[in-house]
Amino acid sequence: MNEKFFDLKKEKQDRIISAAMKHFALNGFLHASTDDIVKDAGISKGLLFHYFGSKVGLYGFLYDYSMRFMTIELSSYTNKEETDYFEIIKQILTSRVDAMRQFPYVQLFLERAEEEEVPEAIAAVHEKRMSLEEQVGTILEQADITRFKAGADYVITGHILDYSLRGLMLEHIKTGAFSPERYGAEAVRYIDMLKRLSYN
Amino acid sequence: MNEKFFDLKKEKQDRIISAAMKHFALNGFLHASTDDIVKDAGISKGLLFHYFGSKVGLYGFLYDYSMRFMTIELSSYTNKEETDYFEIIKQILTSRVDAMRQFPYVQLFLERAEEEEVPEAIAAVHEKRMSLEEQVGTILEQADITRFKAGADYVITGHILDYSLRGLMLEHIKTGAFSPERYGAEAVRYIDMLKRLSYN
DNA sequence: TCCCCCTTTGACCGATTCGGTCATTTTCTT
DNA sequence: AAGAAAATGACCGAATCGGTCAAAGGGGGA
Repeated sequence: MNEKFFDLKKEKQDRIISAAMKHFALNGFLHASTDDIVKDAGISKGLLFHYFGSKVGLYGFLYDYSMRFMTIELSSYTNKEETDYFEIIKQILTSRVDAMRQFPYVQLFLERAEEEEVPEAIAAVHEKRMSLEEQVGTILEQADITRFKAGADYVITGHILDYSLRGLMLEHIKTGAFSPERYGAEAVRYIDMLKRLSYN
Repeated sequence: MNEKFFDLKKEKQDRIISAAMKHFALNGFLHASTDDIVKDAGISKGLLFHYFGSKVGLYGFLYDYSMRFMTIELSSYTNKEETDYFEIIKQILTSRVDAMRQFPYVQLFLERAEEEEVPEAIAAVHEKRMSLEEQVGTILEQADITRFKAGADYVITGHILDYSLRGLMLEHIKTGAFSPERYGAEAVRYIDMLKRLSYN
């Protein structure tokens, strides 16, 4: 890529990054069209290719950028001393909500990238694939599982939380004018209820 | 459409329906390609258009067919006397699992159809849109909500169930060789756990 | 004011893919 | 054997794709 991209006004950089994330997240590498991306970003097609060389180049840059971004967000909102499973989940959620305030589609983009099947897209990424999920996993190891009551399987509970928070996010995104804060607030209510039910 | 479609061997009908459902469910109306559908169904392109006239025609037929199919499945597995919320959820699940044994992508296809934004696709469907969700809603009204303990919000619980069962289904589908039965069995474990936690 | 250079544009390219057609072949029925 | 129905797949024009490039725009130094 062309490093001069970073000399652009921050606002323009973000517009381009956001638009690209959105289309890759929603349609996958293959069906995301560069025409749509530049239209959304409000720039010309030539400019996009001037800075990123190719569609694969753009995709690789985005993945790397998102990875670094989310890693920082995650480490700045999680507390290594917290041992309550649900409070850790809330910290992770908070870091994601904060990230989405700048790039609404980061989370979705990264999830989609992990399922990508197009060889070129995989190749553009495979070097930097030190998954965020590992990081999340490490944090969750700190959790004190013994607080779960008998009859509350913490593995199932974890899956339910994953699916529910993801489904809720998609629902909020689908209903135009996505507000990360509103999503976060509702998500916390879900987490708190499950916490209440899972402990003695 | 051409009514002679129903004179085809049942197995061929199902192959065509399944393939079409799959691609519409996975890619939406616009990005589902008739070339891919006929390749999957193992028929020629001419035949598809011979029976359904156009892509929209095929889509409309599929929606109507799926709607009728699921309506029957639903009414044959739900018991009007059941008042336990979670048991009703299990009956609905059972009807869906049974449906997926014949058409693995019915459920996904119908969900996707409700979110469709392409005008032609909406038009091909809008007459028959007496949503299944209403039917499900009616059945759930029978549920005895008072059994939920304080602190267990039955509305949130309903959403959590929706998101979790859907997420679990997608997970099973993504992991090739989808088995409706295995999905159903795991889903029941989720439901049972939430039932245990939600009642006194 | 003029010039230079970097940014930015969008018309354009060849390739591919799309929904849909139709002359032709294969299969079935009698 | 013959006629009808089922089935094929090469083909069509249109649209869309990723990517190029000559030219326009614009800001700053002399």
